[in-house]
Formats: sequence, C-alpha cells, structure tokens
Amino acid sequence: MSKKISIKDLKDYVGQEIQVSGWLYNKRSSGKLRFLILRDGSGYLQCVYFKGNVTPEVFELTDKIGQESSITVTGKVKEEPRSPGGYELDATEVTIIHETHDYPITPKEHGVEFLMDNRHLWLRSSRQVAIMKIRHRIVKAIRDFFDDRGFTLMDAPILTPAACEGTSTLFETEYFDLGKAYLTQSGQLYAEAGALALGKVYTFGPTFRAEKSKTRRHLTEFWMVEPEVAFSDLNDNMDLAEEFLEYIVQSVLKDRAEELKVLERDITKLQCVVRPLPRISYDEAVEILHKEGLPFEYGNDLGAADETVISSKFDKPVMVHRYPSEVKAFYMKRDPENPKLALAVDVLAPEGYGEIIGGSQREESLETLQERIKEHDLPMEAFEWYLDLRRFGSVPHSGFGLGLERTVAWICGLEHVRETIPFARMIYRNTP
RNA sequence: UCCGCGAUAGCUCAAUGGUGGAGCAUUCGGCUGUUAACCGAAGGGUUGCAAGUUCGAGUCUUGCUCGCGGAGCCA
Repeated sequence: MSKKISIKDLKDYVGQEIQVSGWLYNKRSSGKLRFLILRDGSGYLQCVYFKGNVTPEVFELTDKIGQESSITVTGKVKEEPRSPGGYELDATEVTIIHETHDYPITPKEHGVEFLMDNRHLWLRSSRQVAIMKIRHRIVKAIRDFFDDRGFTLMDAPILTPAACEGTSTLFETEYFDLGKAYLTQSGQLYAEAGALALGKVYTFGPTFRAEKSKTRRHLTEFWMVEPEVAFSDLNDNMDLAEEFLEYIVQSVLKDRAEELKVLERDITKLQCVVRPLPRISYDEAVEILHKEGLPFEYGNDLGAADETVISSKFDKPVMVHRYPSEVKAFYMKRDPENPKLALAVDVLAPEGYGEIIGGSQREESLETLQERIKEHDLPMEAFEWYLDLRRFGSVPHSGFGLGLERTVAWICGLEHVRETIPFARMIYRNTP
C-alpha cells in the first residue's frame, strides 16, 4: 500500500509510489493523455494518465470526473520541468470519493456579485487560498511580534454597555434585563485598563461598525489588533508602530513569497518597508495638499483622496502625527506645546490603501479627561470605571489600533477588503 | 441619504427601434505533453420587475427592485 502524503511534501518522495487525496482543480486532455490538476490545500499536483499505462476503466474515469470532485490518486512522483510546480505524478489509479458535476465557478472570469454569492466555494480558488494563507501569516506575525516583546494578550469584551468613543454608529442588541448592549467598535478603553495592570498588553479580535459606508476600504465586521503600553509617549508609540509594520511585511515576504507571486504582487513595493518610516506632522501634510493645489481646509480630518495624495509622496507607509484635537477622540492627550493639537498618529499605507493604523498618547489627567467627556456630551457615569484608571496610579500611556483587513489588502495588493476576510460582512451583504 | 454606472444563456459579455449572438461551462467526437490547452458538433433564453410610446422595444420614456463604484459618515 502506497503512502498518503500532502502535495507540499512531494519533493521528498521523488521516485516513490504515493497517494494524495484532494479535489480536482482543473483537467486537460490530449489524445491518449489526461492531465488532472489536483489540489489538497497544501498545493497543486499535475497527475498524468497515459492510456497505455492504466486500465481502460481508470482511463475512462479520468474523462468523467467533474471539476471539484473529491478523489484519491495513486502514482509515482517524478521531477518534470514541464509541470507547474516542477513535480508531477505518473498516475496509475484514481478513486472517486464524491463525484460532482456543474461546479459553478469555472476557470474563467466571473463577476463580483456571483463570486460573493458563492464565497463558500470561491475560497477554493488559488487566489483566495493565497490570500487566506497570507492573512494567516500576518495574524501570526502580529501575535509573535507582541508575544516576543513582553506583551500579554488581553482581549476586550465584544458586548459593551456603551459606545467606546461616542462617535460611530453601533450595532445594538437587547441584553436580558439590563437594557441595550452594543457590539464593540474598539477594545481600546479596556486595553488601557490592561496596560495599567500588566504594563504592555494587546487585544486582538473582531470589531463592528454600523456606519453605512460603502467603499473598498470598509467592512461592518473587521479585525483589529490594539497594543497599549504604560509609561509610553507618542514617540515611543510611533517607534513601536514602525517596528511592528516592518516585522509584519518582512515576515510575509520571507514565508509567503509563493502566494505573493500567485497574486502577482509587485514585491519591490513591500521590500522597502524597513525602518525608519517617514514622520510628518498634520501641518506638513496640509502643506503637501496645498502645494498640490487641493482645496483642503486646515482643521478638517484627511479624506480618502487627501490620504492618497499624501501617501503617494512616499514609497513606504507614512506616519502623520499631531492632528487638530477637534477631529480626534476625547481620550487623546493634547500637545503641551500646542493645545489645539492632539498627540495622535495615523499611519497611511502606500499606493492609496489608506489609514491602516490610528493611535495616540492618552490623556492621563483625571480633571482634563472629565472636561473632555463633558465637551463631547458623553454620559459621565458610563466612563466612571475608565476614569478610575486616572484616579489610581495614572501614568502616561499610549497605543494604537491596526486594521487587519486593510493591512491584508495592502500587502496582497487587492482592490477591495472583501477578499481579505473569509466571509465579509458589508452593508448590503451578510451571506453566506 | 446623495451622485455615477449597470442588470441579456449556468458564467463573462455582444446585438443601428426590424429574425437575440459569441467565448467559457455542459454533452458527444478528435488529438501522446497539456499549461485558463486546442479543433469539430450539439443542447441551452419570460433580455431584473411593472407600466408606457411605437406597426414593431433587449434597445426609447417613467416607476420599482437588486448590484457595483464613489461621496458623506467612519477605521
């Protein structure tokens, strides 16, 4: 009985007879030859059936099997430069586990709506497999980065009693006898509690926004990683962010070169993501916009088009810091040198992928924070626990949030974030 | 909520107001090295829904539904 192996391990079995189980990805034929492309999740294998080498029954079967049938193939592994991947199977047997016909996603072009309706099947396509593997590598890089630097993973609740920042629209649900609860839009306030307990923490989980945004950069459900560090100011925060981004990008380049190739990603755009990253102030960003002739009004937040213009001036992610405090969240500390500015930083990805990181140094003064909550017209009692963090051993601290899907879209070079998450949740789609 | 574009075969798309086609997929036939294989043949249609203009509407008009892109909002 021949050994069962994964396609990724083929190179260790050259000359031996083996078995592989998987799904029929594509099929081609030429007279007395049949080429079956098998996929098993670990790779792709071309299985060659020559009429003279197999029984008539097996040869006939190879004609009948439809795309995405699940099968087990048996044969001898050989090196073959003409084969995609460099190896192929000189096949002698094929066993059908489940025969299928009329698989909807053919090896041709399809429209977005059709593919999203069939997302559960679309995930089997080579591009989608590559994206999921890169997404996983990015997630692993995120966890390794913080784990190796003394951070503790401390996840925040998903059901929360009130808005975290008081700005965006939230999904609402009934919570037993306690009234309304909301799906979290950020774990940040809880991460601050964690930082004052453990020094350095990060949260990593799904977040929810009920805004009716309908663009290539928006999902209603997306994943965010949020580190928070005690005794850390804005500059420390930017140091952490740039080391973090370099680590993520270089990890993907090192371990997922194959997948980036499948996606036809121009990796020279990623190779240059090494420290230091450019840092400009909001004021300098506005200067760039004015020099470009854009009618940007000082004091506004940067729009999507503004971000694209600014990021196009740099070949790596650019950090924009010290925004007008009016356009930023209530908990951000103001610049002692100019109280009109917040000690905030956004990181804009290159090539128009927009904001992938937003962060700040947090306000640590109890009195100042109470004033801000009043100014923003937020319910003080909901924030009492948060204010306790300033009553008992308050320290300068800072952190940021990185949007996973925007990061995946940028690194993979995708048009839309809907392909970066297995099952996207968007304003007009919550299926499959 | 607003602006723009779109909806025709299972899929991707053509079709001057005058008999709705092609490629892929499917089925059948051919080919000993295919690379989204190729060559030949066949089957496959309530042109998103409703109304209107017209001798005649896939095509023009109005309304509706759904989708895509963007704006606002947001990350």
